Amino acid sequence: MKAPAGSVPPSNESRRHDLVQAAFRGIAERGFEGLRTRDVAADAGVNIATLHYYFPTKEALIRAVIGHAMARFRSTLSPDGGSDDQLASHVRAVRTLMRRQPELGAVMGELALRSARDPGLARIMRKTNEAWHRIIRDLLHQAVRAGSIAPERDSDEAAALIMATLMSMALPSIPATRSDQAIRELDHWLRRPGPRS
Amino acid sequence: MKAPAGSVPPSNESRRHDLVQAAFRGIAERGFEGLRTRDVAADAGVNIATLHYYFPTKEALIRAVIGHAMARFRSTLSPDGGSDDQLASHVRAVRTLMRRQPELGAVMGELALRSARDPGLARIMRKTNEAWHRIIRDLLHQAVRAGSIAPERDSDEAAALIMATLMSMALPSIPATRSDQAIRELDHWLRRPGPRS
Amino acid sequence: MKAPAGSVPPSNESRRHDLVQAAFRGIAERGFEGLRTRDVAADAGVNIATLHYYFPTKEALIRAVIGHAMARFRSTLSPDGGSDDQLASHVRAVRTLMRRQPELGAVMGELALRSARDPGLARIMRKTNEAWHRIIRDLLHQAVRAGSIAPERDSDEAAALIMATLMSMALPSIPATRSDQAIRELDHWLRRPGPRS
Amino acid sequence: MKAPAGSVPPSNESRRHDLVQAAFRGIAERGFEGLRTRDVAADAGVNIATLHYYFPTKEALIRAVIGHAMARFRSTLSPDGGSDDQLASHVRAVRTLMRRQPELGAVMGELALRSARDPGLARIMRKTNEAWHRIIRDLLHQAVRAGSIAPERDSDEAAALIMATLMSMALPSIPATRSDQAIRELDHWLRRPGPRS
DNA sequence: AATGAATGAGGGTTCATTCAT
DNA sequence: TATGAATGAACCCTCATTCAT
Repeated sequence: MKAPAGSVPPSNESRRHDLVQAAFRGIAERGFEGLRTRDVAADAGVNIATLHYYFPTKEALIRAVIGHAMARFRSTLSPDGGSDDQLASHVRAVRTLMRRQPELGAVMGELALRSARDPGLARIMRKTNEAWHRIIRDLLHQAVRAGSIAPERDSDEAAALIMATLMSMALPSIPATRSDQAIRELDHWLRRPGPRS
Repeated sequence: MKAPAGSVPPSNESRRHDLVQAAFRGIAERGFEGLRTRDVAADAGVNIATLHYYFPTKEALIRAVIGHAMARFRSTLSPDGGSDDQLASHVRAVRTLMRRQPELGAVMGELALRSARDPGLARIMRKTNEAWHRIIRDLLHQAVRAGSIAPERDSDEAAALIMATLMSMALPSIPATRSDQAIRELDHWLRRPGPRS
Repeated sequence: MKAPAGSVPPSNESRRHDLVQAAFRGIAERGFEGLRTRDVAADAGVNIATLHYYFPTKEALIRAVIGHAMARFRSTLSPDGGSDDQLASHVRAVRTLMRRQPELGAVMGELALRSARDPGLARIMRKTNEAWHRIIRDLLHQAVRAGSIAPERDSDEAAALIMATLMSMALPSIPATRSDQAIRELDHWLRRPGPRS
Repeated sequence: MKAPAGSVPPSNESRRHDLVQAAFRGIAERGFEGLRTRDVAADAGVNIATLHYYFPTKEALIRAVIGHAMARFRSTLSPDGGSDDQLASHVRAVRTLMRRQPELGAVMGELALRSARDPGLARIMRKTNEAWHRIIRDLLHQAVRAGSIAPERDSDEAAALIMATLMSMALPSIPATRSDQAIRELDHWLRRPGPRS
């Protein structure tokens, strides 16, 4: 039951996770611009050389943070089943997530910006976004079938609007109050039985 | 006949502008993370010491870029008057601006993120956003009065939704196609005479 | 039944040798400049900590390599007796050794250079060189007695010339062809019965 | 009369030369193994950043040192004309050079070793060596024509022997006394009118 | 006898900034 | 106004070495 040797060096998964967590916080607080490996190591309570023992390069650490952030984010996307109106509950879940973990929002914003200059990251974000888009569209269809919202609109366009609104929460320049208002408006439109009913 | 900002000597205003422009491009292309004063100076065709002659510090240069970007951005916000449906035309104008000047979108995204760590910038963004919000809300009212959209909703909430959608265009992780879909959906909702009419 | 060097515990002699061998190869390929204990350990198939178990310090490992290299080198110097013209056969033997084990030549070059900054190594090299010098001088005398070369010259000077020529083969900047030419010339001079005979 | 701008940045040739000189000394004293840019900068009396102002990378500095060393070395090679026995005087000149500038010898040794791992340097050394070889061979021919040495031997082989002897002086493990003996022997052989006369 | 994990002390390089001209 | 030259402070990364197991 020995750990597999080779090109994936060390184990001690907890220390590894501490470092990723520290880097995550660093990015949330100071952005990629202000991310310093020494700070990360210090924040995780280890020597800078130890950081490089787990992550050969800063880039490798950042990749791990990206994986961590995306996982944390995706876990919210999956509709938790059950309710008759999963769409509304999904939107509320995202809002709650962003409210309760402002760091995650900040990091997602940083990742979004960085994806413009990082093809690998761009690919990841594209895939995640498309998956998210599909989920929302499916939830829309389901809500239409359940009769909780009006059937009239192109579901891709509606899904795009919902996603744009939700993602805008990753921009810290938009005050929480405004985000809530936007979501409330969205919610209202989605809820009503339909314009021409 | 513009007054020179701060205590900086009068100096050549055009050279100043070249530098701001170069820094603006730099931020658009490589983000704050990748902004190097030397690159800016080289891009403007001057020595690095010359840059510091005009802008004593990198921060000062960034302030100037912020001013430049905000001015460039605000000039789009002011409704160009006339038409019966200024709201729709405003939305379209913003989309067109972002499409035609992707640099401006990228920089606005960078500024939005940076505002989380830069109180001065946060204040500027807040003010601009509130002004923009008011403009949109007024356009909504006007559209209601003109009968082109339904009167039923809280105008602050509707304005917040519109702004969220528009601002989401500053996130490069959202493909242009999706942004267009979102805006089309928005447009559709805004255009129709009203849900229950 | 070799006694362990220094205060180091007895330990596995073969593992020890593997490490020395790996370090030897490392020096031959990348010089002292490029010698990394981690590479040595990896090359010997052991953990870096294991290397330090056998050799408390990098210096200690290097000492062992020096011993290894010198032993390997010296074993060629001892004239294999018999022949009437041992000097010529000795020269040929050295040339063959350098040709067949280019690593040994490279390491000897590295050691020669290092001896300028390493008094301990300098002493070793000096002793080896002097022993070698004596051997060659004796072979010269013997050849004179045997009548195979002319008696006329100062044997120390002739020995110095032979050694200089042989040692120059440790310099990789001299192409093998040139070394062969030099040795052929040497051989020729040594062989002939004497200038004025 | 402006200095040419572009990719060959700064001028101040004297500061540049100081740095090369300091690096040269560093290599002579501690070898490539012990060459530290910080030491070089300190030795030249400038900040480490200043060193990188003149040489973007350590490699670039080393290239410059190589150029410097080769130039200094080559200047000795060119026969100074005149005398009837230029060959002997050339050999003496090289010996004198090495004696008076032991640093140059040490650096040449370092370069010779390094050339095994540095193709660019290898090319330089090969060319220099071949040029030197040709010079010596020509001096041999000339000496034969002048009747000062015997005509009998293959001039390439004789030249190779002379060069090997001279280059062996770059190995610090050979004591000066031995080098002198070798050269004296060489000199003696070269001087005599010819073996069979 | 052996190793995974950790570290202190640098090592080369970069960057905003300054200064003399 | 403008610049070549210079610098202090960091930054990422490496390496020999150590320690607990």
